[in-house]
Amino acid sequence: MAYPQLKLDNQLCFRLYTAARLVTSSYTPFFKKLGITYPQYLVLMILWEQDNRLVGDITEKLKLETNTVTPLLQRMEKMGLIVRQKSLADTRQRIISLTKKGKHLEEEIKDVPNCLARDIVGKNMKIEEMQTLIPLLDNFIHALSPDKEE
Amino acid sequence: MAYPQLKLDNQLCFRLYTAARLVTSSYTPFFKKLGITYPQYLVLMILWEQDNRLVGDITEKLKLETNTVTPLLQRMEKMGLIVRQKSLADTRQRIISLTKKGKHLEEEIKDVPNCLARDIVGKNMKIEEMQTLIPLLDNFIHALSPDKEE
DNA sequence: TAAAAATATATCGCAAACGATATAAATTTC
DNA sequence: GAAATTTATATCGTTTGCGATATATTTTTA
Repeated sequence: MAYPQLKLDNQLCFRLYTAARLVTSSYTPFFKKLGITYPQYLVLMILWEQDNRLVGDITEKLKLETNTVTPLLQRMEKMGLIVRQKSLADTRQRIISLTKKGKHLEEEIKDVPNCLARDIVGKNMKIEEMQTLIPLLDNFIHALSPDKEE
Repeated sequence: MAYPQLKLDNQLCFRLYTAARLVTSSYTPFFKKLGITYPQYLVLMILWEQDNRLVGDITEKLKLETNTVTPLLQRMEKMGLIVRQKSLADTRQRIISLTKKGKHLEEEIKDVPNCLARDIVGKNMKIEEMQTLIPLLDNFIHALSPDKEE
């Protein structure tokens, strides 16, 4: 124990890593019935909010690169959740649109977030604690985001 | 926007997912020189704290399953960071031990966590905010951890 | 307007995560 | 003490995440 900063228990990073894995996997039982994954759900949420987006819109919202998002979208197209059409104005672009199937999932999923939140509140975690977490994480994310507009 | 709970911006989960990715990737430039990855670093930290551990100790500390940890350890063995010896007392078990190379990395990495923390504090994030995050995340993780001892 | 630079997206390869299942050895039960 | 159960770890297949690089267009520049 020469270096306390090298202990898991002293590290914020390990907690984030673990919390993210656990909360994501708490969604899994709900998604399993619907045949989707957590990142696919993220894409769906973006499109439910506004349909017919460019790949670049989605990468920006998710703070992911195209090398992650393109294959994700390709799988989602193969599953029949979205279509990826070339833009006529600029053929480099792809317009991502929900299919009927993709739209329909919104209704099936809409209660899941609140359901999970209630579940967590039923254990150790208070609602106020969750609400405290949000702005702290936003600051943290902002501090770590690559500088774009300064 | 019929369902506000289905917006990325209203979700704690997406923030955790993003924060975890960003903080992990902020380690990458340091690890790259040393040829390791973030999960490998986690294993090394566990072993620096106490060497000669069982696979099960490591899965428990990391809250990961053997199907993630075993291949991780196999890669680390191939890289010469650890050795995986069968236990004589119980041949089902594997004892994971640091090699000289694995031990040596501790010195090379010891300043990285504080260096990154300083970096983050240099931006939007205050030290007190980071210290507030820790117990909140611990509660959250505890609430989401599969019940073992109740 | 042809060449150079920038932009949007895609491909490749590898390391993680994880569900499902397998194997092998130890422990318990009958 | 043989069979059943449990325990410890491993293997397989799929999706993600990401660095590096490629491709195809569009825009800028000379």
